[in-house]
Amino acid sequence: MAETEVSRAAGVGVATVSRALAPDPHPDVSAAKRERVREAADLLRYRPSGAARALRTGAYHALSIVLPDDAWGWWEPTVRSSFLAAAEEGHHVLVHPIGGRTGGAATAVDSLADVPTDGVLLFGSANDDDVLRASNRLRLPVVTIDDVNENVLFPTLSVDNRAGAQAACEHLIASARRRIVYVGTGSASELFVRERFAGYRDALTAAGLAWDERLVVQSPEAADESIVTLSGVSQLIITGVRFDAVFCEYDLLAAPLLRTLRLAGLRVPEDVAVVGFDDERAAQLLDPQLTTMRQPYGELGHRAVELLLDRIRGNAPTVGRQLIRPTLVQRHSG
Amino acid sequence: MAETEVSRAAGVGVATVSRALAPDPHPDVSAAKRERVREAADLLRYRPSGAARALRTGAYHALSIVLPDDAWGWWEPTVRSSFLAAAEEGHHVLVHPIGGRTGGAATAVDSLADVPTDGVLLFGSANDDDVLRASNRLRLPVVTIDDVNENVLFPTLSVDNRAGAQAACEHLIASARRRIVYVGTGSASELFVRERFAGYRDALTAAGLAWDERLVVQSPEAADESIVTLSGVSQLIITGVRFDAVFCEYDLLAAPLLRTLRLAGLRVPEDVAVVGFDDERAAQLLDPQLTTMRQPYGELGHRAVELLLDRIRGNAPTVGRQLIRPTLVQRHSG
DNA sequence: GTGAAAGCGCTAACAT
DNA sequence: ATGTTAGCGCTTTCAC
Repeated sequence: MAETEVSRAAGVGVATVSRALAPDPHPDVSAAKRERVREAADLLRYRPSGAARALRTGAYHALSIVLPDDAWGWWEPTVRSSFLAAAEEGHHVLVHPIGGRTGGAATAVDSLADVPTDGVLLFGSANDDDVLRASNRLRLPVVTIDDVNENVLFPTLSVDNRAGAQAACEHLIASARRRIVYVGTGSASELFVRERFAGYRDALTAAGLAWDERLVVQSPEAADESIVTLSGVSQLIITGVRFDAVFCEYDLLAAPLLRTLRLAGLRVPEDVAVVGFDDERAAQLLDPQLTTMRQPYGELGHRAVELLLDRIRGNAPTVGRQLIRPTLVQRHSG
Repeated sequence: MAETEVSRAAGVGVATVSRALAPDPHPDVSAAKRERVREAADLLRYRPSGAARALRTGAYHALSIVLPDDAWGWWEPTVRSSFLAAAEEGHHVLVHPIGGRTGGAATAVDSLADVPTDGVLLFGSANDDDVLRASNRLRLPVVTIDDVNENVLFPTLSVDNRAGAQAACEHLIASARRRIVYVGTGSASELFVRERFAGYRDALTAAGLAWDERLVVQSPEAADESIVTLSGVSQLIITGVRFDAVFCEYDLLAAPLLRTLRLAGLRVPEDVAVVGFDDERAAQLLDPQLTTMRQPYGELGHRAVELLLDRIRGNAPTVGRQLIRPTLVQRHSG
């Protein structure tokens, strides 16, 4: 059902149909005619051609989200809020998993050449030269959400991991904990890891607590989610190093950590308070339910879309990082 | 950079450019010319217009996925495998969260009127008259993934919940468990709930185990994920009803269940074996890691896309349900 | 306030 | 094997 047929049925010109049915309806159409057109369109079950529209106007009103392969881990809700934000602005959203392509994100962006899209929201890869090249080649603006890479080549949104970690530890300190263990994977190549560790130190320093190297437990093996316990923590307990709290680099570490503490007969939070970071869905399934820093998922998605639309509208690309603070969610572990 | 300019730069006609650069390149182009065209296109950073292409061919080569609103969906991996399957078939994927629209899925489908898409993959709502109407109105084929509604109006994919539940319980029986508790939410309006319960009974019957009504524990309050323990199970223990295994209607129930058992001093799996259903990501974060029936996420997504493409290509719409069997994943809870 | 007509960039039919 | 041309369905001047 093309516009022509609606115009014929309504007894008006095609231009009037177009004006009456435009996304933001044209003011120069009399209410009467608009009504006539709408009726005819309904009757004919007219469906405007997005293709013709896009061809004519040069804008797809569509955004692309490029996801790494493990993507809908913690940021699923961020993707969701992007959808909502985009919809509010009248844009569709296409989702493209990188999907094991050799070349990673850059290849994925490259393959957007024949995708009807106006811009790209990329998770991670904020420092990827090849993505920048692809972006320039296709004249496709890119915005990233990334807290892994230090140097960024695009407008980038990140969680304020340092402030978040500090807040988490300060919460522990406020409930009279003095010997706080830091549990991490030791993968210092990732920015968020360094930042969270820095936040931990910030909190201890600010509170004037003594620094004890032994309280820093790095468990590279915990990168495997299916791990059962954290040997580093068992070690600590066996060696008799005293501690009354643990800050987990991220929520998923809390699962093996809690098993380890339980095995050792330590009660949470009575003997040891535990705080995580992320507020993944899993956080409240753990036993006890995990107190944690919640990622600002919703805000991340919303602001990313706004940033991207800004760029699409031709505004200056402010390359650089914008930080958003996470918030404490208190549950039962500390 | 339109095709014309590439044709000019390469010194060939537009048709040749079109043929050389088509998604599935036309055979009738000499290798030499194709190379010339490609080079010119690269140089000019030519990007084909998806709009013009779609306008001309009448196909968007795009599918839409309509998602319910729950923040953390169990279907996440299914959506991912749909992306991959669609990409393999040269289709883009648009994602549309229902997003609190009044009217739910039907309104969401309705609003696809001006979305450049060829078909819809809908999670849930397989029995929704209004969706059917919208689908007809827009002449947009719909395929659903749904195991909540009994009557389906579209080609529908479902997990074989009954066979799955039976397999789960048979696994328990095979390890010499004889008194198996069924823990559910009692929301019998949902098909998968009835089916899983039926599968439980099937298994008991097949094994010739006595039926004990007291072993069926319905905990409506567990619909709230943040619940800590299951009072129905505590009750059972207090009352002195003996049992040596629990089948959970779905994985998330295992979190409060395991807390309840632990509180009562029961060891898992020594005293009580526990098996869940879904194999959500959370399953292996529980303590002990949960043995469960894994939803066939990948197959669900792949087959749904194939089904949809089939319909788009004009093949007969086989309204009705297709079942896919889940598989047992043995971990440490039973 | 409304209509007539041009043209967005591509592909397919036809001609060579 | 390649060039020429018409036209997909819309929006946007430009008339009136």
